[in-house]
Amino acid sequence: MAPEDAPVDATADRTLALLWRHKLPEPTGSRGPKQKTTVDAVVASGIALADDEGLETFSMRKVADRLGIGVMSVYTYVPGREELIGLMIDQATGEKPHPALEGNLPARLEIVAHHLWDEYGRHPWLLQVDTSRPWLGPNIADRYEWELSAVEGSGISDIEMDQVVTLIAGFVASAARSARDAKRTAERSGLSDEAWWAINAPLLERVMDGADYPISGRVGQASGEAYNAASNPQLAFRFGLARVIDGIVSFVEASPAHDSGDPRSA
Amino acid sequence: MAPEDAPVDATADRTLALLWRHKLPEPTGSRGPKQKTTVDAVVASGIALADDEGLETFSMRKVADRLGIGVMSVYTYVPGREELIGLMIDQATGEKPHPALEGNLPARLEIVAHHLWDEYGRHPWLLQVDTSRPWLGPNIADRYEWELSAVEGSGISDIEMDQVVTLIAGFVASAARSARDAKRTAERSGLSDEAWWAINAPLLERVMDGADYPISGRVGQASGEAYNAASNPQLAFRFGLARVIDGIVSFVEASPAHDSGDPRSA
DNA sequence: TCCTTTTGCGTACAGTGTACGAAGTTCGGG
DNA sequence: CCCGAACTTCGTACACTGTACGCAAAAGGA
Repeated sequence: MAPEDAPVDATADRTLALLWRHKLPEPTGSRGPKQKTTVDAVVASGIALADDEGLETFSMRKVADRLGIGVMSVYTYVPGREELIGLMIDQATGEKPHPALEGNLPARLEIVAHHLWDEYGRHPWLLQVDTSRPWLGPNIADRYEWELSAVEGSGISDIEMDQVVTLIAGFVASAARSARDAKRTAERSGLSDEAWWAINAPLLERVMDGADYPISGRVGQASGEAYNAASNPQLAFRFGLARVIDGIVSFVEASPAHDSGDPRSA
Repeated sequence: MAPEDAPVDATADRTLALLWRHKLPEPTGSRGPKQKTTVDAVVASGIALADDEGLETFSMRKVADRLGIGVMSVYTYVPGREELIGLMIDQATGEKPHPALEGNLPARLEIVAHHLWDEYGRHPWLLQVDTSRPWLGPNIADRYEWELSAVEGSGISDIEMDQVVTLIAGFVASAARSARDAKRTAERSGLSDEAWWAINAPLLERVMDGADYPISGRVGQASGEAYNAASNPQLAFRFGLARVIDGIVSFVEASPAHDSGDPRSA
């Protein structure tokens, strides 16, 4: 009954409109001076910055500098930092088209996982966002639909489909995080894992004195010899993915509605 | 040959010494005034703060305030913010003793996973740290040894043991992240998922106009009806864990050195 | 007692996100 | 044609961050 009754969260509405901006009629109430740039350019600039530096040093001022505009001008395109990152996520998600999902269930899940893995490789900052839940933009929506289509018709329930997709996506994020961390540790310190260990070994050996860590000691040594590093993220990804897909496939096959082999239902 | 030849990274050495402080002889070159508090108190204060507020608003000044000391005094106990968080991680990791690992392999992996899950529940900020690799402290080392002991003797190689443990830990972190995000979304906006959807539905429906998302639409509706929310993190955890453990167990059973059932080797 | 070491901490600086308001630009309506 | 309304741009300002620096006070060893 109030004159304006449901602006529950104005910036949420505005952000949603920005996310879907390409499918929405332009507001075109343009009265003032022409805008120097566009929302797309701001988002692209943000992505470029995050690609270069990561999110910990990501700042609105740097985004503005890259565009050659003042800091506060950015706020005429985008409500704030958090929302900009939300737009960047959706944009990055839509960067590469989703590959066709062919073959049986494990093959399809492999395709999904590798697509996500590659995406994290291109945009490692996606792993740094600490957001409650990403904004529901068009590319996020397409992504979810695509992921679900990989398990569609396999005979499991809708809820189980969601859980399978969540499991795969979570696994890939986790593996990609390890990969990024390993890379960054090496780059930041300028030291290989081996060199780092050699330097800190005196103190650590004094303190861990041998007998207390029989298994870790053995396993750590094996890893070191096999990889010349503490871990091999690429292999860990492949290993983990194989196990996860295995677990999913045997669940699907044990499912009551499972119709003998073909991943597509009638 | 230089007077001081290997202070490759002085604060790294200092941090390592701080991590292992309880197993190291005290430096005791104490000449100045008595310290007002202790490293343990600083770390505990940091953990309390992070438990209360999370890491995004975590600040050295707040830690100092909780201790009733000046900001810069914190720096006489701890080299800096990042290192303090490293100490907090190790401390939190050692908070609860590791439960005994009994039963067969899947049972043991369940125990490990639930222990980690509970820990993330007590200290959600552990999921927010964006560190290259956690500092190798005593409790982190114990944790790794304990995790490995869950798969020790199952007949797989040392490297595979490491990969299995990495897989489990990564999965739990990923599931816990979903749980934390869901909780925070609900708390922050004060809206249930249902209410949020109801409010934003007009715009979203206008833009997603029905036919484009056949599977997501169906699945989303099923989730909504089953959970009254977009997802159920607890169930997703259980479902995913079952699949992951399944995949691991079948791998172990297919392993050439697998000796019929008993998870412990001679 | 005096000197050296160490703690505590006030101040300062470079950085952050963003609220506010002034100035300039464009268009619609009269 | 012209003027006011609407809009963009962006300088300034504020509250906040981590932490470098230096000074004062405290304590132990000589």
